[in-house]
Amino acid sequence: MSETLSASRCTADDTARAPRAHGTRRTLFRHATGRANELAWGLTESGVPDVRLGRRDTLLRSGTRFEALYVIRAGSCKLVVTNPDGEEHIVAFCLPGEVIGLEALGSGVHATTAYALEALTCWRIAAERVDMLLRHNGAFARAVVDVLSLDVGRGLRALTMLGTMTAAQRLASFLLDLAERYQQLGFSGSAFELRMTRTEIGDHLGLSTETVSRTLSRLRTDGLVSVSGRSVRLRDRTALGQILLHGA
Amino acid sequence: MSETLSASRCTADDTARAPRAHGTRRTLFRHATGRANELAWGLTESGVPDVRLGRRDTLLRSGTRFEALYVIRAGSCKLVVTNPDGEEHIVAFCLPGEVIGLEALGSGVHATTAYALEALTCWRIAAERVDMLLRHNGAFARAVVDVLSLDVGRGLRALTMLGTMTAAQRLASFLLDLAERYQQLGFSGSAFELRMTRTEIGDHLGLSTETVSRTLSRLRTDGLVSVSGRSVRLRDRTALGQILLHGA
DNA sequence: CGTTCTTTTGACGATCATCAAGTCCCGTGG
DNA sequence: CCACGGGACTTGATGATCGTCAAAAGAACG
Repeated sequence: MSETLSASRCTADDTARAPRAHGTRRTLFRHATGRANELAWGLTESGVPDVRLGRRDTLLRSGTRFEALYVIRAGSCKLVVTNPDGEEHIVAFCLPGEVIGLEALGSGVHATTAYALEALTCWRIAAERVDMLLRHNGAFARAVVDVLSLDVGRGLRALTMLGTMTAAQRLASFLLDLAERYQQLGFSGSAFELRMTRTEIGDHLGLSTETVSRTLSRLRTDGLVSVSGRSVRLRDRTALGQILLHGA
Repeated sequence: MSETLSASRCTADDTARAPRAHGTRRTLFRHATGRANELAWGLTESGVPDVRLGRRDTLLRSGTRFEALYVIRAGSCKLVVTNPDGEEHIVAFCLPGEVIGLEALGSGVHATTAYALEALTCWRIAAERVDMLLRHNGAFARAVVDVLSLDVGRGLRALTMLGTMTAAQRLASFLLDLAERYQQLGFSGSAFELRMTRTEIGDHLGLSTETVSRTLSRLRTDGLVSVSGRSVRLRDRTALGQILLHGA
């Protein structure tokens, strides 16, 4: 695998590598996703990959009954919560290997809508199968509990910082998180394509489109990153980490 | 149960009533807690209530190995995440009936430190017992998964709003959430004692102490609440809901 | 090749953090 | 019982950050 990463190459690669569980990290927003490795279980027996979607297609819709879990094989998607006013907020971007739909296990109803950001391939684990495995397979149940528990922990860290972080901190957090996730997938952690627009990043981080753009420009003139459209190269990850910890 | 609620009465009452599961709510910060009713299971057999703490005592410490889950019988506590700089952020306030420590199931290490805000009594479910129940008791596993899943869903809604809410919205959210939780416990939802300082509220909501104070004053002069020290009375919950949805 | 979406940059104003000063509340010890 | 001290709370003034409005350049797509 080459060190540089073009959008097409990443998208074309359809194997979700089993990522290792990771320790405490200081970045945001891995929410409601979770990793597939512990769940490989439910998949090995289920056989064929299932769902194929195109850009802007809907994988599942908030408010609908829980019918299946999905594990991303290739592509990426965004998880959106719509509030009563109709405003949309992006609560997570999901990459290959991540599990979608776990948040619906408790209520039986999906809390988020998942839109494909590009061509998307997913495994599907039907609800009945999830139920059955949870009841009769202690190891599977434990795996699900672990994934959920890790998600809650990540959410705690996210909440910790969201109220108080500056725009630069949020972007540093966002970029470092993406870098680490790509790296765990076997791609370069220092150069990658963003799959989402500036507006979507802003929706995710609680910033306006303009602030996202301005802050990225500032990081670029400061020499911390190279940005050209959706292509990003992290030039000084240590400095980004410093921004994350100690502010702009 | 009288409609008014003094601090002493609430504290003295040592029965965690089984609260019903609730539907979608628009308020923040029920994170990493979860409700006891589904877990009554692990308790009925375990017998005696266990831990008793005083104000400022530590129930469990972030970074330590997971040794037990705790369910609050009486009193309240705060969950704190400490970042590498030593800054503390309060990620949740927990009331009777809520479960503490679930976020450590996955990693085996606690992500938060729990400090008692007042006299605190908890049930304790030892880790081995949790393990055993998860493995051999499908209903228990399912209950844990449900509680965690609901927590993740709440976390998603919290993340949705945290980045974009104004000070007034955050406080409205905070007060309405507390009101609903007290009501579910059988206390008044319109008049209650705050158990935490203004500074702690600010730490929780991502606001400065001064802004918390100023915003409460503004809500008071607008006739939405009565505030006198730690005593709060919500005079117009509908208007508070409007602030939460549509801003100041 | 034009239309539309995305991105960038500038100017201005609102919100909120910070600094500062003063008041209230509560526990402690005289 | 009262005086003292320290923390909690309130209120004001000022400045920084970031959202909004606006305009224009660039990229994608039919």
